[in-house]
Amino acid sequence: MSSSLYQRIYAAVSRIPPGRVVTYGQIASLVGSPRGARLVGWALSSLPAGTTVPWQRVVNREGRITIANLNFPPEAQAALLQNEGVEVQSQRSNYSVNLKKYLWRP
DNA sequence: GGTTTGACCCTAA
DNA sequence: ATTAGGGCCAAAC
Repeated sequence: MSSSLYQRIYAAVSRIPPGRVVTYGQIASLVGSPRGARLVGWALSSLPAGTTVPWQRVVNREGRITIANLNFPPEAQAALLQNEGVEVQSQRSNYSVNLKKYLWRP
């Protein structure tokens, strides 16, 4: 049973239902690394284009979109979420989701 | 191989 | 409320 942490992260993210979001920290806890939130971001950043993993459903603890992929700007992630029925508030170049409403707890 | 760097989070001051 | 620092694991240098 030596699936890498990456694989477990991808599996955990894949479990998020459409129209819901989860924080990086939650994913880290789910895969058994409660303080490894940064690693989750790392794993998602190395996803191939066109992956089936719904990475757009992962936001930070404040519900904010913190993406650092130039090919995929925050507004693109926001659009994906809005497609699933998630309201995304945009104040200036800052996108955020209401966690009280959309946070998914396994 | 050691060091640095992240799509972050927690705790303490 | 805001700031500072440590921690997590893997990749890149």
